[in-house]
Amino acid sequence: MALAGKTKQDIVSEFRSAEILGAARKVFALKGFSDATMDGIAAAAGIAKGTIYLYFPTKRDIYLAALKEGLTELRERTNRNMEVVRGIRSKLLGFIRTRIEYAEVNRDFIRIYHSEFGNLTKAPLYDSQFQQLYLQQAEDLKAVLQAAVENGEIRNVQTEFMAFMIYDMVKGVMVQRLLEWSHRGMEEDIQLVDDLLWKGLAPV
Amino acid sequence: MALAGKTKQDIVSEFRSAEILGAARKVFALKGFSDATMDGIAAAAGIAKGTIYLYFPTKRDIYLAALKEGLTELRERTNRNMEVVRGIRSKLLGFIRTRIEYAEVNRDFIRIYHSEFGNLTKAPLYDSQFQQLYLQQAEDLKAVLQAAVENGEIRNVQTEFMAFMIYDMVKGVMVQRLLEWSHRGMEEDIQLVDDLLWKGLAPV
Amino acid sequence: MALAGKTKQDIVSEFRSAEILGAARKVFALKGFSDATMDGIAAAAGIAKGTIYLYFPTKRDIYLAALKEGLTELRERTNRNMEVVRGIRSKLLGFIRTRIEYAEVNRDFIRIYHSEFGNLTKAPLYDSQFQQLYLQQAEDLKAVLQAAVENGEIRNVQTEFMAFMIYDMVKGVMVQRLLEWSHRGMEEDIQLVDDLLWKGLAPV
Amino acid sequence: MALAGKTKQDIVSEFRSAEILGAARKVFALKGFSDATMDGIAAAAGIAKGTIYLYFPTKRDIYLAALKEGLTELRERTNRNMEVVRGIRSKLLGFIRTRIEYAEVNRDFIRIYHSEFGNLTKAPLYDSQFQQLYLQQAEDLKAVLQAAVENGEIRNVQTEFMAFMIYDMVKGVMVQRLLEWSHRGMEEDIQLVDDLLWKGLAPV
DNA sequence: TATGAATGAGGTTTCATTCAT
DNA sequence: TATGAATGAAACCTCATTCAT
Repeated sequence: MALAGKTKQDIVSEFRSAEILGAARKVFALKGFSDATMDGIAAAAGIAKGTIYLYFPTKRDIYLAALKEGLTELRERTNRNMEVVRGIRSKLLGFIRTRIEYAEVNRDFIRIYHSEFGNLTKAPLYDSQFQQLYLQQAEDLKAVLQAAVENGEIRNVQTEFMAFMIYDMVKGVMVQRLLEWSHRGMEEDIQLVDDLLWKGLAPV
Repeated sequence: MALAGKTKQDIVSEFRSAEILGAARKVFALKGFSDATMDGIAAAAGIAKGTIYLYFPTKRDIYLAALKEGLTELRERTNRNMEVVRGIRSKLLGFIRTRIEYAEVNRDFIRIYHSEFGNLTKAPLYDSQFQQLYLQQAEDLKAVLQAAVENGEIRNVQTEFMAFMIYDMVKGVMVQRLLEWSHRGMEEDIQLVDDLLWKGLAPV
Repeated sequence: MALAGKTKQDIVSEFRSAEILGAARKVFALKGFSDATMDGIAAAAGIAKGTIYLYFPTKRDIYLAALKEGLTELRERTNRNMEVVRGIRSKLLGFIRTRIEYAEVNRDFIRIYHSEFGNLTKAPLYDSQFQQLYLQQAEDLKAVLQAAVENGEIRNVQTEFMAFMIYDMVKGVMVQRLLEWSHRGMEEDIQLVDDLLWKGLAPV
Repeated sequence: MALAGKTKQDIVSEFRSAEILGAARKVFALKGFSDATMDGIAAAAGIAKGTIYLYFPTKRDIYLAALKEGLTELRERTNRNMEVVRGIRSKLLGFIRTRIEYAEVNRDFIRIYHSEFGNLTKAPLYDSQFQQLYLQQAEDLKAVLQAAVENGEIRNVQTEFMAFMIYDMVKGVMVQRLLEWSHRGMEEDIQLVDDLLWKGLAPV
């Protein structure tokens, strides 16, 4: 359907957009939003600076587009991988693994993503729309936990709080790995999160 | 006469520095490093722009000074509060509570702190000195955990990994509260972290 | 098509460079390096300030470019005019005339040139590259004198010293004329230098 | 007389002025007018910046005072040494030697002096008063030459022009020596000027 | 559609001068 | 008289955005 409606123009246009977004991701990941320049993005994309403005009205829009694109993909992939398995433990493992694996491959996006959402400045680049995207991920996880509480798979925890904690732990691992602070394999890191989550610290 | 060897000049000078740092903290928290302007900081401090340069050589230096000051205080306070109690559970509770309480009062600093250390851009403002300060906090916590493993207070976990996870969970709570996403009381949030940490998700 | 391998772009670009250099020369001649402003140069060139930076990276570079351009032209012209005539007296007259005539027409450049090379401050704007350009002019003249000594056209003088003296005398005339301190015609000034040079002060 | 009229205040005040002027001379010689800072001068003088303003109203005034002081001394000394000898050749030798010797000892002043009077910028720091001081030196010399023409000691030259040329040649030697471009002794340089002046280049 | 030269607002930093002590 | 902290007017330079080609 959607495909049929696309003219050749549209396809070329989408290709350009993607090209720019890819270049922008690299540059933003390297320099951060403020220190990235349109010249730098144009150079990375191999096009002229003016051309960028045919596809994105402002620098901020490129940034947001890059952010939203990755964010949407990550969220969809995460949810899909939670849906295809049964049992809360498997679902949570899906959550953890999907995200850590994604970060391994999409390092540029992850840098931007975590910089942006770690940005607690009162004037964030993302408007409330992006706060929503962020919160939704916790919401999705909360729903899964809520169901598990209801059928007794896990003890009766504050699911909203727990969703954030799991989200933050996984994020922490993603960052550690990105900065190459983790000397462990990816699989081991995944297991360690799962382990802490189910057993806590208590002995025996 | 002059207390602790400080002349009146020194005292005035320190006062000014603190004044500027306070104003800078507000502005950086509101705008982030790049969007903060020296004009803005001067206005917030109620002094002329040139005056700032009598106390700090560059904008970056103000930023780093503000960061380091808070960071040092937070770390010292955290460690002190872990040291004065016995037993790993009390120590971890000390860690959690100290930081969450600190964040409640020092909101401007916490905004800067988490923005800066969430900044995964390849060109961070802080040099490796600041990476160290960051890692040290996890190191401190790891040492406490290591001791607890050795005397059987907790099960034999990967202490380094665990230190990061606890650090990240607490950080997550700090951020939630800062953004007013948490509808719970501070004490409840503290208990929830402690609870997750010791019991995990498993039922019974 | 494109003459001498130059694209239309190149030509426009060179035109702009020349335009800026011309304006800069005026402003530097009027104000000196330090008191000249980029705003002033831009205004004189009839372009926006930012445009200048597309052609020259710093204010200093404009200055050096203006200096080097004129210097190179003056040196080449001087040497050419010494080469095309025979006999040391004609050659020296060529040296004198070329430079005094050049100064008559290129007043802005001469102001900059003599200010710069009269600048004995320990931190000159020109690096050793420019000391070289300066010394080369004396060297060129010295070589001509040396040849004349060797074939007996002039008495056996210290040619290096003499080169500097001639250079300085001519420079003195250029400056006098620039400041309109000379009430004589150009040709008369030229002859007076030639006269002093060959006869000295001695009577008879 | 003058002495008797001076209070102790006056003496202290003059002492301070001289101190500042000495420091200023060093700094101006090193950095040039624009790059010299009041802070730098104060530091070199070992006093507080504000104190300078008790003795000189502006930076420019310090510069002019330093210039005028040296200039006056140089002129007086030059004229005195021309007056105490008989015969134009001795007088000219006196002119040459006095100035070259002075330059040897007062390097800082000479740097400033020649930078300033080499400065052909339309907005010189010195007002016409300083143009006068400059021209007077040539006038003094011209008068001496004029007398020599009249009594037949030298041939009938354009004395005004000649005065400038001698002035410029000596200046050239001063500069060469200051920049350590001359590998000759001072006495030899003096003789070379005298030699050129009297014999010119002509052989025999 | 694509280009890249041109723009000019805005940012950081310097420094002569002032002024309260 | 002496101080040096405070001031604020400029200055240089950057870069997102526009626009003529």
